[in-house]
Amino acid sequence: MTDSELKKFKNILKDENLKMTPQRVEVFRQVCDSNEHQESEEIFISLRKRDVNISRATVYRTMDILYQYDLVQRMDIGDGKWRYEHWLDCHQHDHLICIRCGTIVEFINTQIEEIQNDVAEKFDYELVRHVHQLFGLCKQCRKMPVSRA
Amino acid sequence: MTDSELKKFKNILKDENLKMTPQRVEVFRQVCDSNEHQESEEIFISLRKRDVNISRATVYRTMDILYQYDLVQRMDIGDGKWRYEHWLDCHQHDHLICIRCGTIVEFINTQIEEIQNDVAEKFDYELVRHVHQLFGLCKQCRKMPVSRA
DNA sequence: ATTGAGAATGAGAATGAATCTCAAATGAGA
DNA sequence: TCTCATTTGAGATTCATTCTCATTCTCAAT
Repeated sequence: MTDSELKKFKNILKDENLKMTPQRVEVFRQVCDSNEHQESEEIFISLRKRDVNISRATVYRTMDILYQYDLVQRMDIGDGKWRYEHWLDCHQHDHLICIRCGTIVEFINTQIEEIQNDVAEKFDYELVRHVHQLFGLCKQCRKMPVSRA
Repeated sequence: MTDSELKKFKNILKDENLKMTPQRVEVFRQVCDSNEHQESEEIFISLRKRDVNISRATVYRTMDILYQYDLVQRMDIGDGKWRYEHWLDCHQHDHLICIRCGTIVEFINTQIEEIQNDVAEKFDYELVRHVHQLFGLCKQCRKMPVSRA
């Protein structure tokens, strides 16, 4: 987490009359300093490991704020849990997800963006956001034998 | 539900050593005879209204079977509930969803399909399935004033 | 048609992610 | 420093889904 990132967060809190608390800063730090797509529970565990005194409820509440003010992006790959990634520079990407090992790769394709706009226009929808996820088997997992429990 | 659809279902049950029960048939009928994207609870309610004796658990269990054997498609628009649609003829479409009224429109775009394949190939993933959802405001909802609770 | 073994069902309990409640603690402007 | 609205933590609650297990049902073999 750089100073400017922290400053941005502080400014948002101030502008929205929200208080700066150690818990909020540490949650933001945890998201900024990871390039993973983390679940709330993982963020909670990581913070506890770092001896940050925080509760699950506060993690959830803070993630809501971060999402609301576009400091994080969140995704749902269909397992009922939100995954968060920081949203500081690299906007506008979609995901390629391995259905066996869970590895997530990001991709950007401007051509798809354009077609999406065309589709929305055709049906007279004002496009607000989209979800585009490709599920498959990564190279490593294709080689591996299927484990039988 | 046509006879051939029912036959297809019966054949799958037989092939998999699963039993034909009135509950399973009625769930399948409910999905076949609707063009909505129905939640399990909606399917349950509809069946009860039709005086079909069935429990939620059986609806859920049957949806799992139908999904597993490709008789239905399911989608998750991020609200924690699966929505099901029959998957009998019109394969391969994606969705355009109004974030205000929930209207779901289907679209097909072969160009996107091709690009998806290219992307998967580029990252050396074997593409298995994908989720592509466009969220926006439909024509009607754009005109409507935002309701304030 | 009857039987019996194993599969399916129903009712309600359990699960798990997320949200809510409320008393106690805390941030930040005066 | 004081004040007070905001935030926090712990645990309760919610809600979709899954699990449990006693009972019922299906269907192949008789």
